[in-house]
Amino acid sequence: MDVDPRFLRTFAAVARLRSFSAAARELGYTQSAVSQHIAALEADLGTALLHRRPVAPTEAGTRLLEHGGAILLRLDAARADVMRVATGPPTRLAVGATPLSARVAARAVAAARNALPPLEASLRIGTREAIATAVATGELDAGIVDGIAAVNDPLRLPETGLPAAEVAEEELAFALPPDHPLLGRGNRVRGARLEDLVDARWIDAPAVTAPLADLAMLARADGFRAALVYDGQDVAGLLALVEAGQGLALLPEKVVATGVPLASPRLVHRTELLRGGGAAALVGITAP
Amino acid sequence: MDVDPRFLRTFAAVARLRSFSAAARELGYTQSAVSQHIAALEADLGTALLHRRPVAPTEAGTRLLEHGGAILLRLDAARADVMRVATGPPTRLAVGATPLSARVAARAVAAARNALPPLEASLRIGTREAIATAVATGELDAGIVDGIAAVNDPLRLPETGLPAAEVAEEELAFALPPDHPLLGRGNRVRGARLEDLVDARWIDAPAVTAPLADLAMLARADGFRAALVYDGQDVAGLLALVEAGQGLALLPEKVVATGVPLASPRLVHRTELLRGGGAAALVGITAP
DNA sequence: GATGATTACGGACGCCGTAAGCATA
DNA sequence: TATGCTTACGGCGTCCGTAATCATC
Repeated sequence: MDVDPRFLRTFAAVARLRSFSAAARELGYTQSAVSQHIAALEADLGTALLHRRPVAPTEAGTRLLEHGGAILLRLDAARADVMRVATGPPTRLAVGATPLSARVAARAVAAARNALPPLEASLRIGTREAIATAVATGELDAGIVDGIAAVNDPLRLPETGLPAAEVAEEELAFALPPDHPLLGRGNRVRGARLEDLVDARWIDAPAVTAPLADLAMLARADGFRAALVYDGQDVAGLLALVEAGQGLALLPEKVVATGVPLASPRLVHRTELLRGGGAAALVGITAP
Repeated sequence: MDVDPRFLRTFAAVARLRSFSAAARELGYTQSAVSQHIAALEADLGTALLHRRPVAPTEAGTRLLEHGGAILLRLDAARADVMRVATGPPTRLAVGATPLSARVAARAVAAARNALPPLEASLRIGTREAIATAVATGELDAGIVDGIAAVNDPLRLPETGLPAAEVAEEELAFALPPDHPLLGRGNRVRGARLEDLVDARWIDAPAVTAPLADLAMLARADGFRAALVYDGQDVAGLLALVEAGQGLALLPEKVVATGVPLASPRLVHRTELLRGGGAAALVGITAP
């Protein structure tokens, strides 16, 4: 009567790989088993979930995928959460961080090692979503993530039931090439409004900072389009692109060399700590 | 290998009813089956989830319950969501609303019936959580809920993946008894700050407006304590209590007869529409 | 001793793999 | 024709109920 999570996993894999046989290989099933999983799901729900040849989700399938992802993530988070209270404090400290939070994270890891010497520590850099997911599933013990949000608003992260604590909120600024008109004398101090720059040449750097689509959400304005997508994970590369006149980006004021502050709306660069559990994760990781 | 959702349901029922046998009766299982469900879960996770005699969740069990509730809700939401796109527009229009949104909802239902005459319509009043849950599971087609939030912030609702649209944001005011000191001449216009009233005699009316605990969260202040809890669902009763000098409450300015506006922080009374799907739910339900 | 959770055991159903069938590029 | 999804079928594991056992009030 209830949808089996294993079927959901199979369905997700098939939809992602767009192939029954590839999903079977990945999951260690036979092609036949995968076919039966999908058939069972479709029979249970009374609707086709996938088009075949080529394999693609139907409208109903798309809906199920959205829910399914959240469900599977939360299922893993539940297991990890329960295991943590069961197994007691770990001997390892695996921390994740987004590029702009790497500094804070590194300092926190160092502090933790000083406090509890015999720790096998590691630091991993990744996107907000990847870090949050890994902390939820217990792959990491703690994570420090950042993004853009309204003042005092929490970051929008995948729902995992994890407690998130504010570490810092910092002013934002537009990183601009040195010859940008906005940098002309008068405007220097006053700052620019986000609405005025909707049609500017944006650099979308989803792995470094908030994806452009998120900005559009926060600004309640459509039309943000990326002139260039930067796939790197380092701020330096992004700033180099800006300096080379390839476009502009919205970043924490502290890392911006030449640019103007964000005047409105009141958005900030927010950093949050995701606590995975165990006492070790709590040590030494506080506001910078 | 994966936690079976049925086991999760059983576990939730046992924890709620604090009894294996009662849960068995409710779910249509035998006592034995329930025992085996719990045993399977505990074996899978490698930890005790329940204390027996008396039956109560362990620390690990408590964690599982939190996740489990979210998972089961989302599972039901997934089924309902898929079914909706499969079955096409319904002939029924079941709307839910919180007490303070009843007026808006009633008008919306009336408008919808005028637009699409042959509709079997219904309107149900309940708490935010109950309405949101019912919309997610397809029990209701749409819901109108309200609560207190920071400006432009969405309401905190159970995670269901439902789209929520803002219907209105209104000013808040403290409802006060006519002889309250704050109403003395001078203060009338200026309004009062939430921090100044932390120690006041609050009436907690969780079924009518936001629970006091939510207010504490939003104000980032502890210490709000209820002098009296009002369990009714109607605003009139709550206002009568205020007028009788039993305490104060924070309500939308429009329904407050005697009181002072909320000056700070910038909180508003927010109303949101939860769209359950089907075209019918979309008709006639817009901003008032 | 009664109520209520656990354990033992048998039957039934469901899931997976092998293998044959079938559709589409 | 080849690749890849579906269907048929048999074995095995899992889940549930009956019934006996054990523990606690």
